[in-house]
Amino acid sequence: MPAGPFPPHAHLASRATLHAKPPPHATHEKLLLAAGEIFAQRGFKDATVREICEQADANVAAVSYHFGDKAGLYAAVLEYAYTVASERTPVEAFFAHAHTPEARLRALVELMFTRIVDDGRPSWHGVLMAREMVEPTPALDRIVAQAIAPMWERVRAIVREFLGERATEDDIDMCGNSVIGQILHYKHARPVITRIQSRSVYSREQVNAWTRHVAAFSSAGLRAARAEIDARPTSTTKRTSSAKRQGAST
Amino acid sequence: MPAGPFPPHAHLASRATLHAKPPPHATHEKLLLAAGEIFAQRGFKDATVREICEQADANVAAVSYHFGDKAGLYAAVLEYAYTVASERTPVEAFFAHAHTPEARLRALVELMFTRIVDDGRPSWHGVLMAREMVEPTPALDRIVAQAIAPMWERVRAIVREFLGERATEDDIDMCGNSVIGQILHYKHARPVITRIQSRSVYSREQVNAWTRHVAAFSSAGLRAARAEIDARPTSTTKRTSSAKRQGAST
DNA sequence: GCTCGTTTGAAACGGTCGTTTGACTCCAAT
DNA sequence: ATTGGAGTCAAACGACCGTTTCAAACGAGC
Repeated sequence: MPAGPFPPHAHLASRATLHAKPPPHATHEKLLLAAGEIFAQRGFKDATVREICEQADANVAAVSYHFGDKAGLYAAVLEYAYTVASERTPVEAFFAHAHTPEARLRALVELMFTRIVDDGRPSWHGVLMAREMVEPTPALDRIVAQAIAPMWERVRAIVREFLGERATEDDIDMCGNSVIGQILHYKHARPVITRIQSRSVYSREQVNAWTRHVAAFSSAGLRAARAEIDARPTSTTKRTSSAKRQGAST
Repeated sequence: MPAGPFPPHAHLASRATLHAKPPPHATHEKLLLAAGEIFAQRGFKDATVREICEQADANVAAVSYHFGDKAGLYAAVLEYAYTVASERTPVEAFFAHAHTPEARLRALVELMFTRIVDDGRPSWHGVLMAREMVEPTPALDRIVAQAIAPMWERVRAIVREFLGERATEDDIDMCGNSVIGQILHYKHARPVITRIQSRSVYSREQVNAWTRHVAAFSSAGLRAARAEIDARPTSTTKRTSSAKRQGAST
């Protein structure tokens, strides 16, 4: 246990019970910022509290005092990054003027690209989430419930618009995976992409080009998927296996 | 330095000079197999030589003796995994009966899915490569040159068939990214997919369904990309190539 | 000025990591 | 029988990790 009988990180247990005392102390916030940057760079396991505290001009004991332990600091960073990302990249702004399915798809692609390949500044929320996908920590369940699941429902809603009423849950999932898989690829495979595709520099203009491409590519894929779904024989009960005549257009 | 004056791992420097003496000793091979499995599970940094040696029924000093150090063992595992994967999943077999662009695309998707979500047995080559994409080690340059770049050229060749002569290098790269991004997503985002899409169990049948979907989705996306490319205004120099007025419906 | 809860600081603790040590076994060649 | 290199083993080394300790510094209320 830390020094004080009621250390600040005990607020994790009793959040809103105490009369509005979120600790806005300097060290607390400096640790949050430094930890966010280094966790995003190295991941939870490879990041060391010594490097975080060095960058925050704080003592190593400060992590234990303010956040309990390294995992508590990580959870606080995720919480902080989520609120910051929600404020800086509000979802409504991206979908405000999107009145057609194509426009909503385009807005979704742009939103995800913005959140994920946006470097610098306290915007490592997308980076931390992308890391959690690949090497999950015990905090993944909370992240999924808080951030990923709502976004995924939004993806599914847009995909459903394209696929129509006869689409199965598997159809929607696979098409949603195709859309966001294209986007996340630029994040996950970045070390390889920069080595193989020398023209890609992850600049603002390049990301805009990727956005246009992914939106157009996905739109065509979704329309083709709907055509195939509508061509399926209407069965009395639900059939998962596609044992039907594949009269492909080619 | 290890015990012997000419330890086995010196073969890294002088490969083919000595008259055909690859050490086929039991410990050497057991270490390779155990290390491949554990490196694929935990990644290079999180894998410990103690766990590897325990699984291989070998002493911790065996790593230093046979491979120099942990990085040398990792490099040997990559080399071994590459040859095993090339033998077990020969590229030619997948493209043998693919005589149309659609068939070649389908074969490519099937090949990559097979190599990447294929669990168990000494087939962790795709798993190790997927890991290197996300958290690269100093071995990434060699992997790119040896395995990824050739596969990427194959992807580009297939994409080029779809896009036609007027496609730019950026067109080909973006479309190639869209195809393999869909596939790799099922590998990279597996922890999230299994939590959100409860129907996905990564079974053989499920992977087959993903293969069919990604091939169809990509085929439609590529055809749409070609239509958009062909509808682009031709440059001032040359306009002979029959700019067919494809209905560029956006 | 004193008190007491809050926050910081240098140092150390216990643990795990990759790697090394040096004695040991085995076995083919002398 | 002896030699000497190849390979194995338990044990230890040094480095780094997260975390803890405890004294010192701080700052508002009396």
